Amino acid sequence: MQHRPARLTDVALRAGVSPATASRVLNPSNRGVKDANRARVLAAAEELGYTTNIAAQAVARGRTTGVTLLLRVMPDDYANPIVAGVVDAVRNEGLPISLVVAGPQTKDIIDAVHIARGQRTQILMTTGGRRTDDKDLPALVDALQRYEAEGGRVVLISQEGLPFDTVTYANKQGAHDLAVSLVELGYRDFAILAGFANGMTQRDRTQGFLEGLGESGVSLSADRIVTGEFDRDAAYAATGDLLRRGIPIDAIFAVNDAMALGALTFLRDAGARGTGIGVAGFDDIKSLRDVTPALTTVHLPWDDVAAEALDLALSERVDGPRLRVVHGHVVIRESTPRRG
Amino acid sequence: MQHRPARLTDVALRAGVSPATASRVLNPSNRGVKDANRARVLAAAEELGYTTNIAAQAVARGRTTGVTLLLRVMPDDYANPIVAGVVDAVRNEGLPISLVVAGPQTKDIIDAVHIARGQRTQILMTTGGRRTDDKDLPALVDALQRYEAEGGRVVLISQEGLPFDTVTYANKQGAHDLAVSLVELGYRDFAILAGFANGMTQRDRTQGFLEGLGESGVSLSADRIVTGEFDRDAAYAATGDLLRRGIPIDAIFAVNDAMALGALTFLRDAGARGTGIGVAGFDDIKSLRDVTPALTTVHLPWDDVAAEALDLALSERVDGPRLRVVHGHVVIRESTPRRG
DNA sequence: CTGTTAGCGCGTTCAA
DNA sequence: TTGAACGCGCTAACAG
Repeated sequence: MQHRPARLTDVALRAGVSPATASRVLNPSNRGVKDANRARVLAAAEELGYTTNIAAQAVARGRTTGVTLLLRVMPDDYANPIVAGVVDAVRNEGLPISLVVAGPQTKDIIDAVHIARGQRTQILMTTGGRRTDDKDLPALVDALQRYEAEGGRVVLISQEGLPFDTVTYANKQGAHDLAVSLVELGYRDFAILAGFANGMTQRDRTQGFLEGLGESGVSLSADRIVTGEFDRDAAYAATGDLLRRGIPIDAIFAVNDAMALGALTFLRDAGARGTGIGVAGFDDIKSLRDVTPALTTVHLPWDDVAAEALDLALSERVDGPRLRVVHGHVVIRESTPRRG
Repeated sequence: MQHRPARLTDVALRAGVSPATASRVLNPSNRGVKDANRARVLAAAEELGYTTNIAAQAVARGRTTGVTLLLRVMPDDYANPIVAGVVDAVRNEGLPISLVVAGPQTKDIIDAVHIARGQRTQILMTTGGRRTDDKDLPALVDALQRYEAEGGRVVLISQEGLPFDTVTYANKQGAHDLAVSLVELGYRDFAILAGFANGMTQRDRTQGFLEGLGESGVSLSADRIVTGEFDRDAAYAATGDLLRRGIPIDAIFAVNDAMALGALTFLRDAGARGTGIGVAGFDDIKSLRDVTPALTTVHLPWDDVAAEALDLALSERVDGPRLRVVHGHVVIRESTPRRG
């Protein structure tokens, strides 16, 4: 039952040409073969069910085409739609893409980079937030630099400040604009679910929100900023703690939609909606469609992010690393009705 | 700046041994090297930042380790958590896994299978429903059989009836049990959002539900079964059409949660919840947590599905293809309160 | 336009 | 326990 795969040699033999010629027709890059021969090779390949051995091709060429998208964890329901956007964009370009779920630790990512090195893959994109206290960061940078030194291209998505081409979103500005909008709507007593303190994205969004508040003449005391490694469920609990403290609050800003959903659900469960506490998030993830009340948030144009990333990967890099910033915009929905 | 990757030869040279010896120590499979030499090779590899060229290894060995998970589309918010389950299970086993998003058409899948063949990958898992009217199915089966004939292992998830190892869920039984439960709760006038008519999963769930109804002494006329290629949004619209027809309905069964969410949202938007129409789905996807009222559904143990799939892939196959069926169970929630 | 030749980097006999 | 030699399947350089 075990059947040896057909090799290029087999095809050539059957077509009555040399392996080189067979290679030329099977390889779109190499033109210049008589139509008759071309046809015979194609026919032979078809009959034999030939598939080019990509591994061997990679060895001979020294490099494979295609992009590897490196993820820390499998994107769940609340993850940014960024992954889907990148996959579509790359596929539309006709390039093969494969996702690698490395693991939560930076060490896991580093391992995956080395594997990608070993595969002699062409483009490596990676996404996911960075933490300011990451001790393994230098090692990661080293691995990525090796990857590039050996001929690969690296594109980082969402993590600014590393010496590689990267595309980020304007976290600060988006949160700033959101704050201004909320104040305009009449909110004054804010609380912030700020996520874990060492996350760069979380930090920028918190900071931007505070700046927006400041410009609007609204202040916010430190005890209204709640930090912690929050996912949706933890945000649910944190909202409860917050209210129990008895501080007057008329609006909660969560630094991402997942956490905002947790807050929203808590308020609903607690029957506290009558108190009129507004909730706003950040990202505009798809799951928001099924939620009541509809969540006010900052919409991020994920497809643009993906397009920029791909453009960076495919265009020649002249000088140093390039940075592309994608801007979002505030979307006011029912979760923050006009107040007063 | 362009730097040639370190080769095995480089490591051997630096360690003062032959490439063969170096290969032996870097290859856990080959034992029997003096400790001193082993240490020198390891040190040299470290110093040179050596990464084994996986492509070359694949050529030499004739096959790579690792599993490829083939998907039609990028799993979105409503997709089965099956992908995440498989990824985790495989990673826990220490095997590299990569996801390939092939495209919606069966032809796309076939292409991807051939690419996997070309990569000489070891295990190929694929998921996603099958349609009864798929003209390209024979070609797909052919491609998969080739893959296996050449030494790979194929595991199908969710699509029963093809000559490969497969794991499915008990769609019929789950829907059957759900119907029985709903009748017990007092519902009598059902409608079914049956999805597209040629989907095998959809068909089984519809049929199982009808059988359960029958056993409970409840009948359902054909005009209450709505078919169509429904996603969440289309289900939303279809629910509207259904109600506009004026048929008395006290419960809607949608063959998956995504569609059930659409129905639920329509009822809520239409203010029709007062009419007491119950809604039930199938799958128990995560997004349900944020929905009000909580959705009654059939819970599927996704982790078990993944575990079974991996077990099939890693265990020796003795005779023909094996089939493993995973059972779900009904979960009654607020969307179907006791009636009468 | 085509065939010959020579590698690509690694695993694996087979002797030593 | 080790090394020399060969082969994996394919591409690329060079003649013709």
